[in-house]
Amino acid sequence: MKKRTNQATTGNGQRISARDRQASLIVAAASLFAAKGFNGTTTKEIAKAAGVSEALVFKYFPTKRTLYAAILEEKATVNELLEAVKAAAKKHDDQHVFTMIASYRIRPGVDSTFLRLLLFSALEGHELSEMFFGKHHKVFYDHLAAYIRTRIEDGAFRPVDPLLAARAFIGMVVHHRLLHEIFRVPMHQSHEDTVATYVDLFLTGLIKKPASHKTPGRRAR
Amino acid sequence: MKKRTNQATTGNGQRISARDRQASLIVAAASLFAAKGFNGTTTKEIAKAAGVSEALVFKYFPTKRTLYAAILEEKATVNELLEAVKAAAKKHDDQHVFTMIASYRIRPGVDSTFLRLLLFSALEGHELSEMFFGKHHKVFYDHLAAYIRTRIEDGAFRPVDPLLAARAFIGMVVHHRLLHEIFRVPMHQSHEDTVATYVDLFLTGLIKKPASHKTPGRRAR
DNA sequence: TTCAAGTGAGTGAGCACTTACTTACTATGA
DNA sequence: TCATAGTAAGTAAGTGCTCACTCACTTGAA
Repeated sequence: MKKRTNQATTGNGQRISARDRQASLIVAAASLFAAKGFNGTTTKEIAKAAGVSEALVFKYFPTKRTLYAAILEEKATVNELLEAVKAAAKKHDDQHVFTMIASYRIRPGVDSTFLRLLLFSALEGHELSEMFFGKHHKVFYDHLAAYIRTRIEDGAFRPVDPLLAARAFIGMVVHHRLLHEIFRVPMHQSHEDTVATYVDLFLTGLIKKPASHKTPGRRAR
Repeated sequence: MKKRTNQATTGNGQRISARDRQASLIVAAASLFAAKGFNGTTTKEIAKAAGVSEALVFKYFPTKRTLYAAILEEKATVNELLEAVKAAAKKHDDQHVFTMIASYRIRPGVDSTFLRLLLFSALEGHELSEMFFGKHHKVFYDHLAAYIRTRIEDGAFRPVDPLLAARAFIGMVVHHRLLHEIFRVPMHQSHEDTVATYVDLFLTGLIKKPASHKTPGRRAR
């Protein structure tokens, strides 16, 4: 008496193209992997979140790892910011360059899954983790370091290791996101104030310069 | 004919006190949890690493989570640095205070498992994660912020949000450890040089102050 | 009629955890 | 000085369940 009913029973299990189905699986799986990590996520959950049977997941991705790899590959593309930074860098507008990078990096929630995936993949030691991180490293760290280098050559910045300086600045803002999004530390300042403070601190330092005209480069101690 | 041989067969499975066994289980499990996360580690592995049977693990810790919680609880004690920082803070030696914190935070490998446990527990959303992070937050961030506040009141530092400034500095050095230990980014500078650069950048800023006596507080536009 | 899209019902392996047992140490009374 | 009972430390061999993954099948559109 019982008849196989197939997807007719499940309202959302429409027949769609392989390409679209693959994309929807990636979307559903990405947020689960970001929330609970690779080991903490089951293929059953993924299938349920995507509104399909578990068997279909394996039709498109032969293993769970393949699906995970596809997500990392897809998420590892950041171009939006690059052009904007380049444009600002041409004008040698330090405040603007650093503020832009900090804003992009601090703004919470925008792609919270991204940060979590990045950390999870590195911690869990996934093989594609290096590629995943490497692409972002290139965009953010290397370009900022290049900018700092030219400004040092201009004589506008002090002669420091450009890559280390870039890491220091990105460290401030990445760490801020980490505190907020991963460790759930409540933040009392507005997003704009935080960015402004970090940029200001990084560019001009913490030590108060004497208001008078003597020994402008003095250090504490 | 076959006789139950018990731990006499396994050379390392000596009979030791409950207290010591509990401690050795915590040590063995901590490095496994740090390496592969809670979900990635099996109780069988833990037992093997500790040189005991799987059943014994459950004699001391009723569940896998209990064992994990015991590890977080035990690792959440950091006092060594606190007194040293307080002493240096009394002398108002800025370089020294910041260098000490940076050295402690950057030095790689010393307690690499700790950083990984901290991240894993936060990412995987373990309930004790907040307590775990909270204790360190108090030691590092709050004390550094308090120091910065007094130095601002002294007139030595510029008037910035002390907690935000503390986060900015710790962000630099934590991020550096993250890059090195989690993302395996090769570092070309020595540990001392890196610390010195970060402290210098944070205290005096990136922008070159004019060597002459005019407009000492100038900023790049 | 063909074929890709889709599924229910498995399957063996591995998981956290339990049970029923053995062994070694130690305190005590004769 | 011992036999021995009590007990804590320890284990082999499960148990039921969930996991990633498979198989045999159905459905709907061109």
